[in-house]
Amino acid sequence: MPELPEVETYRRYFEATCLFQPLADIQVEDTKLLTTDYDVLVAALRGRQFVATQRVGKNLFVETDGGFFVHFHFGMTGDLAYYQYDQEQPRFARIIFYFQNGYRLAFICPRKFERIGLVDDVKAYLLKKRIAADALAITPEELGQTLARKKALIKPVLLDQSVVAGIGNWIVDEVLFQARIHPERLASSLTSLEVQALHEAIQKVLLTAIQYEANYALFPQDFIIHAREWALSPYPDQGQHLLCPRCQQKLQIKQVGGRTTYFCPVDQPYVLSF
DNA sequence: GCGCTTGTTAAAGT
DNA sequence: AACTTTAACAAGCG
Repeated sequence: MPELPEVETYRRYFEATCLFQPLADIQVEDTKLLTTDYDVLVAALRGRQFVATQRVGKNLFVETDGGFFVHFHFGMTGDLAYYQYDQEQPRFARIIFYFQNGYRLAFICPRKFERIGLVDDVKAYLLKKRIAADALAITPEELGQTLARKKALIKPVLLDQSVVAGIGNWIVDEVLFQARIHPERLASSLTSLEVQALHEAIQKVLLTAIQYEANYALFPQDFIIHAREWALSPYPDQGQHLLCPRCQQKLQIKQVGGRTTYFCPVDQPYVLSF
C-alpha cells in the first residue's frame, strides 16, 4: 500500500524500532531486489548502526553511522516488520537485517517490486532519479508553475514523481475528488483557484492518511476511497459505497492514463460551472 | 483460472 | 528534441 502516508508510517516505525543497534548480517532471497551488489551491501553495513531516517515522496532513506544511506522503495506491496529472533518470520520476508541484539527487520516483498540499495548523497540521488519536491512540502506556486506547462491529463501528471513526489493511484483519486476536479482535465487548463484547491486537498488527504497511519477504513466517510473494493470489508453493503459520499450519485469507474480511476461525474464535472 | 493490483521505467508514439 | 503514452515487469489475491 505504499504511497506517501504508508511510507511515512514505515519511516516512523523504523525510527521507533531500528536505530542505534549494530548490524550483524543481511540475508537476501533474491538479489534482483538490490540496487547494490550483495557483497558490497553486507561489507558496508556489517557492524554499522542506523542513526536517522528521512522520507521524500515514496522513498525512505536511512542514514548510517558511516555517513551513507540505505534507500528503501516499497513498490506496490512492500512492508516492514521488526521482531525478535525467536518469533515467527513473516511471509515474504525476502530481505532480513539481523541486528546484534537478536532482533530482526524484515523487508516484506510479496511481489518483488521493492528495492533496497546504498546511497551516498540523497540530494544527488533525487536529482538523478528526477524526484520532485515532496507532496507535503511543495508550495502552491511551485505546483501551479509546473502544472501550467504540462499538456497531459491532470491525473497522470499528479502521479508523475518528477512533478510532485508521493502521490499514488488511490490518493490522486481522493485528492481530485476533494478538490472537485475531473481527472481528465488538462493540467495546464486548471485555473489558479483550482490549483489552490488542489494544493489544499493534497495537504488534507495526506495529513488525514498519516494521522490514521494509512488505515483507509478509518478515513472520514466523505472520502471516495471507501468506494475501492478493498476498503469494503468493514462495510457489508457494498452497493452504497459505489455512490458519491457527497451527492449520492453513481460513481464513474474508468481507465485514465492507464490506471483505474474512481470519480464522481456530478461533483467533478469536466466543464466548469462558473 | 482469469483478471486485477497501491509503482516505476524503458520503449514507442507524437 | 522533448514531451506524453503504453506496455512490461512479478507474483499474490479474490
